[in-house]
Amino acid sequence: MATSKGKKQLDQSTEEKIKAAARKVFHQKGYAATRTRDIAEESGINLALISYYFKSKENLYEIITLETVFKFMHNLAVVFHDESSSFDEKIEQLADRYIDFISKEPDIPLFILTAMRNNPVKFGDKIPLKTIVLESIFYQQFQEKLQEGNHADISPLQYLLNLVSLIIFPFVAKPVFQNITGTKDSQFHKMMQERKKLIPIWIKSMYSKP
Amino acid sequence: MATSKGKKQLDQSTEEKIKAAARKVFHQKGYAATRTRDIAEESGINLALISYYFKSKENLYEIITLETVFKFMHNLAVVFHDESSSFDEKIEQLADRYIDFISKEPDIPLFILTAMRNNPVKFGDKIPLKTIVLESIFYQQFQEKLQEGNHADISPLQYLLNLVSLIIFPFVAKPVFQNITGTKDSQFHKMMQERKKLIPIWIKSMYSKP
DNA sequence: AAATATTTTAATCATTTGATTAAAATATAA
DNA sequence: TTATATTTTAATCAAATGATTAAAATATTT
Repeated sequence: MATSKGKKQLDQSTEEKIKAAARKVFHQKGYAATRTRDIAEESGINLALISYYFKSKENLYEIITLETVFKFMHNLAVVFHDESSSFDEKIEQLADRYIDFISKEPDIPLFILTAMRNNPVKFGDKIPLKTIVLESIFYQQFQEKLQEGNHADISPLQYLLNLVSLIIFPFVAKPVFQNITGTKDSQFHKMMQERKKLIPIWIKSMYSKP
Repeated sequence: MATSKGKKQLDQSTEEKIKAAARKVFHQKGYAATRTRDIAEESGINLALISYYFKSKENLYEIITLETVFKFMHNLAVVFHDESSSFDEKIEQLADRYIDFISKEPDIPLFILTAMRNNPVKFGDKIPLKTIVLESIFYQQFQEKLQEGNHADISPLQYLLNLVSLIIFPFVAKPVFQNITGTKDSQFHKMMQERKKLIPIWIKSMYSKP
C-alpha cells in the first residue's frame, strides 16, 4: 500500500504535493466546484495519481476537511486548556490567535462552515469538539466567574456565541463589507488587528454589571 | 419572448415554479453542487424548460442570487431609512427583523456569503449596498451620537461589524454550535429569540463610557 | 547486474451534465 | 372552426468529469 511505511522521500513528497494542492483548491472553491483535474494541475502531478494515492475525490476531501478542522480547533484547545492563564487572558489569547490564523488562511472559516452544514454527522462525530469546549479549564473558570456573582446574568452558550461571532464573522463577511464600505485590504487588515485588543474589552463590558 | 408580456397565467406559473425550485436548491446546495436536473425534478417540470425560460443555469443562478440579496437587504434598507425611529430603536428593529428572517430562511446567509466570495465584482456592482448603509438615516444618527460625545470611542465600521456579527453569525455556525453543545433545534430557536432583546443591550453596553 | 517492486504516465471508459432540437400538445387569434 | 403562435415533451448531443488500465519509467532488492 502506498500509504504504508514502504516508501521513500519522493513518494511521500508526491502524496504531500497532492494534499497541499487539494487543500488549496478545496478551501478556495469547495467540494463540488473542485475538479480532480484542478488538483492535478495545481500540484503538477498526473491525474491518475489522485486515485492511486487517495482512491477517490470524496475520500481526499474527507481527509483534507478533517485535517483542516483539527488545525482550526487546535488554537481553541491550546488556549482553553492552558492552566497558567486567567479567564480574561484566555479571551485575549483567543482573539489574538484566531485573528492571526484566519488572516493567513482566510478561506478556512467558510470552508468549515459549509462542510459542517453539508455533512454535520460525518464530520461532527469525528471531532472531539465537546471535550475541547465543555471539559476545558476555560469552561471551569467560566463557572467560577458565574458563582462569584460580579457579572451580569450570563448564559454560557450565549457568551460563547458572542465571542466566536465577534472574532470570526468579520472575515467571512469581508467581501460584503468591503463592497459596502469601500475598505481596501490594508485597511481591513488594520481593523482586524485592532480587534485583537477591542474584542476582549467589548466582551468584558457586555457582561459587567451595570 | 417568453419573459415578455405575451403570456398567460399558466405560463407565468411555470416560470415561477422553476424559480421557486431553483431558489430552494441553490440556497441549499450552492451553485456548483446544483444540477439543472435537480431543479427540474424539484419543480416538476421538464428539463428543457429551464433553458427555454432562462437560457442557462448560470443566468438562472444570477437572477436568483440578485433577488435573494435584495430580499435580504430589504430589511436593512427599511430600518436604516426609517425617519420616525431613534437610533436605539433601529438597533432593536434590526435584531428583531433579521432574527425572524433568518430563522425562516436559514440557508440564505451562507448562500450570500459564498456568492459574494466567489463573485465579488459581479454581484457587488449590481447592489446599491453603499447607498443603503452609508447614506442612511441610521448612519446620520450615528454621526450625531458621536458628536454628542457620551459614547466610548467608536469606529463606525467596527460598530457595524459587531452588530452584524452578533445577529448573523450564530445562524451560520449553527451546525458547529449544535454539535459542540448538544443543543437541539427548539433550544437553539429559543436562544435566538432571546438574542432579539439581548443584542441591543450588549451593543449599548459595549459602547457606553466606563 | 538482474530481478522485482513501486511509481508515474498516457490513453481510455462510463457517467454525468448543461444544453439543444424537432415534434407533440396546448393555447390564442382569425 | 381553422390557422397560428406558444408551451411542453422526449430524445439526443457534446463536453466535462471521476475513475481505471496497461504500459512505461524509476527505484529497490537480491
